[in-house]
Amino acid sequence: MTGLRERQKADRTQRILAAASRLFRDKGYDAVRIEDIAQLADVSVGTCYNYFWTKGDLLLAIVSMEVEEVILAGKSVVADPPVEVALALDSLINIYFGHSLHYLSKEMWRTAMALSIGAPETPFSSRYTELDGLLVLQVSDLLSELQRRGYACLDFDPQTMGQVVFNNLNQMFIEFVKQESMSLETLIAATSRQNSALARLIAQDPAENQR
Amino acid sequence: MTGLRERQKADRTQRILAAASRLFRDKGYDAVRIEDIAQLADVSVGTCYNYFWTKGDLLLAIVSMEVEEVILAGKSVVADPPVEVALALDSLINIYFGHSLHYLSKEMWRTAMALSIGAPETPFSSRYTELDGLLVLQVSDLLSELQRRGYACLDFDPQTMGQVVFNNLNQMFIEFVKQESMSLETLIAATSRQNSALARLIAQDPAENQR
DNA sequence: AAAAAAAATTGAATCCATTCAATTTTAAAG
DNA sequence: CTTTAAAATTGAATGGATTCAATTTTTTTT
Repeated sequence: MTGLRERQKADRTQRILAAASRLFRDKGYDAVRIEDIAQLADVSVGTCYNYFWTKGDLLLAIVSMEVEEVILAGKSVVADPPVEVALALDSLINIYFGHSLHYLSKEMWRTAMALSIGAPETPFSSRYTELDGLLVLQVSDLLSELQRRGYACLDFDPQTMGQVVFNNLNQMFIEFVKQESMSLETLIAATSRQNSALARLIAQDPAENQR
Repeated sequence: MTGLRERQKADRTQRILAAASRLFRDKGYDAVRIEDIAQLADVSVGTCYNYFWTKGDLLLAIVSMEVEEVILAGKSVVADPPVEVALALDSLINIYFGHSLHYLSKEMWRTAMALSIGAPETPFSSRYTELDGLLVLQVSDLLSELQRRGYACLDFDPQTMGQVVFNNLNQMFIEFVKQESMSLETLIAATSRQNSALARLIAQDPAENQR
């Protein structure tokens, strides 16, 4: 069934991804040369380019896998959110930001986000953008769910507000990775404050819940 | 007073900026080589690097000038804002986005924003980030002014909400420059819708104005 | 299983941003 | 107006991402 060629292709992709992942994290994206990745993955430089359009796209492939996991983790919050709007958003924050530096360095995030803007047409840049879209949907779903349960007022369109909330989270995260000295705690605290401000405006007046 | 050296320095800076500006816009940032800029500016490659850290920083210098103008233009809106919160935010949108493509191409914006994230420590990257900070302040000032005049409720902190609004605008602008096919009208319409949603939540109930 | 076709691999060559040691220009000192 | 010191300019050299024509491997055909 799965021919030799197909198997080798999968193998090589994995080896290249693993090598790049390790090296980017250990030595830093800029300091790693394609030649280093090729050597560690036991392929030639040319082969790396057969599998990934550019060095940057290779990074984006790695980062995208991380974002996929985050989206998966976020589903549990949407499925069963805290009652308070502010708490619900905080839960999402914690999932989105909480593990951001486990496998990726700030430099990797910076570079990946920069590439997704500066070179948006590569395969994994598109993928990254697509994942951002899914994150917007997830936030929207959460807001929608909060409305459905009567925890949030019905005065707003969850899609629109979901995008606003996500755009804010994303921009805050960008500022976080831009400043090497900024701690995760500071990021989470600042974002939580902003979400609380929004939450106050869209939270359901408890009295309204009586009807 | 102004020594020869000082005058030449200013001259050369201007020539380099003018040459780069023209070439980036005409041929596209990526297609322009430092050698081309040096030739048109009538200096050597090395001199370009004496004035600007990198090709990217040269671009950021150009883009920063544009942002400075936008901030200046924004002051008039803050000084005398429309009565409706939504309209006030729309005015700001129009100023911020309206002329964005007059002197700069989408590619230039994309590259500049990418650089400000990916290489945040260069002189003009810092400058660009600083200008973003001023834009946040400007939006905050507008909200504050709207509160002062009783057009907006007092239930929110203008600083916090100003940052949220700006972060959203910025992220929307990023999406705009990422998609070569997206029109300015589409961007403005989408952003206006989001601002309206926020405006509805923070607008002063007219009845409250009676006291 | 040999031959032909298709797909992948390879590493040397190319292209450009960036660097740097040598040279030239300007300012300061005598 | 020399001499000396400081600042700037210069373009050839460096380094690394990317490309590409030649070669090798795998698959398909006969």
